[in-house]
Amino acid sequence: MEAAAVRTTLRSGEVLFSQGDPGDSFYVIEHGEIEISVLANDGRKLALDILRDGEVFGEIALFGGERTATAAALADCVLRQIRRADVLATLRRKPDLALDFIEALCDRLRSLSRKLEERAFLPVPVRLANRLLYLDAKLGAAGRVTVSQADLADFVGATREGVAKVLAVWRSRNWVAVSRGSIEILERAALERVGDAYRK
Amino acid sequence: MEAAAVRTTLRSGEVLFSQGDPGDSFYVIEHGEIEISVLANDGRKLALDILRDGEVFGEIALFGGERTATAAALADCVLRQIRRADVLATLRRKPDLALDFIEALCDRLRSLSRKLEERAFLPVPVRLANRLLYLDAKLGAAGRVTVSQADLADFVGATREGVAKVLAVWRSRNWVAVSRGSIEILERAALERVGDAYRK
DNA sequence: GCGGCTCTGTGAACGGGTTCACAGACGCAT
DNA sequence: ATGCGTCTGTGAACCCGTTCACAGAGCCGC
Repeated sequence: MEAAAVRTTLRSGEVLFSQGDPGDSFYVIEHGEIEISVLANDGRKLALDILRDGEVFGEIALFGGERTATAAALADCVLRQIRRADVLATLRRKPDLALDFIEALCDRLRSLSRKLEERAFLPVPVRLANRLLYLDAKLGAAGRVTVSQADLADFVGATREGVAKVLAVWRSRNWVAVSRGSIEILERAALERVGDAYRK
Repeated sequence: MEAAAVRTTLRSGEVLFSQGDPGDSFYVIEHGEIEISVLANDGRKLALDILRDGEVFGEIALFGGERTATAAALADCVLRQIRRADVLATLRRKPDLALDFIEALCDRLRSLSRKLEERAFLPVPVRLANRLLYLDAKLGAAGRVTVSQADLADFVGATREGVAKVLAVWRSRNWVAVSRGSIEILERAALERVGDAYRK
């Protein structure tokens, strides 16, 4: 689709761009895993999403602005980078593509809006339940979410200890099984109930 | 620009659309004042923005989705409503317009992202300082922000009492003057310092 | 000018969640 | 097997902000 794409690679742990950078291109993940997050200046982190093969990111800064988030590789990655000028030219030529692009932006808006809402209104256990289910569906390893509690905490917007305590309760009810580096969902329905608790 | 716009009016207090509604059009404010907010099912409210003459809203739901927020009139309004089909047709015909549209969406994304970040990392006084300065600049009545403390609290994401207590401190330092229904900014620099406190 | 409204001010109690401080537990490298 | 680093578990202290409960204060209509 885009012949102008440049292939770039990234080692696990490397930061592709940081919040505040100028940024004039967006990326398609050919293979790998990228974490999108925002950082407080004291080092706290809020993870927004984890993206995998086939997903795109970095579009927000395309139209004259700074990067609003930080993108880092969770695993070795092969990316295709597409520069602003190429994107603009293509969108101008292909209105249908522009509409797709708009739709993608609207999806982003929706998910961000939902995150803000959850953050504003829902307590930690509810957010944790939602995020666990989301990660399970997305990283799809059938009921097993492979992520450390520390990373999970960043994703939920809480502390590692706080997450551990909620998981301790759930474990005691046999809703989840916890092991080093991963969490297994045993009672999906129970977590869904918790996640829905506040959503009427 | 858009001959397909339909003029509609709205009385102060009326709700134009609610979060979750299907929604297939967006709006331009010809005259009036609209508040965009998200609601928790227990009635709590987080106000996202207050829009005035010339501003547009409601674009997110244009591409097959529910409204992500609620729009209510803070004053009598005259709006122009533009339906999905007309928007799509126009964007398809005028690529440059599509690019403008994309840019507008990116701006929204930026401001939402900033809100999430503030909410996640910054304490109430900092958010209050930022919001006061924002409202002052936007509703531009030269140093006087005309809004009740209850509404301000919704906007900051805090309680009425919490806001009152912070204002009490600022008043004692002569940074602001508080009166029924409005707040006057006396020491803008001091508030800017508070607002920047955590932004490095 | 007198009820009745809404808006503001403030203190006390409470609580969700964090911070702090360790104590295991697991896994990899040598 | 021995260590060492990272991940997990948990209790205690603490704190920001909310909730609760009132007490003024400004404003409007009658």
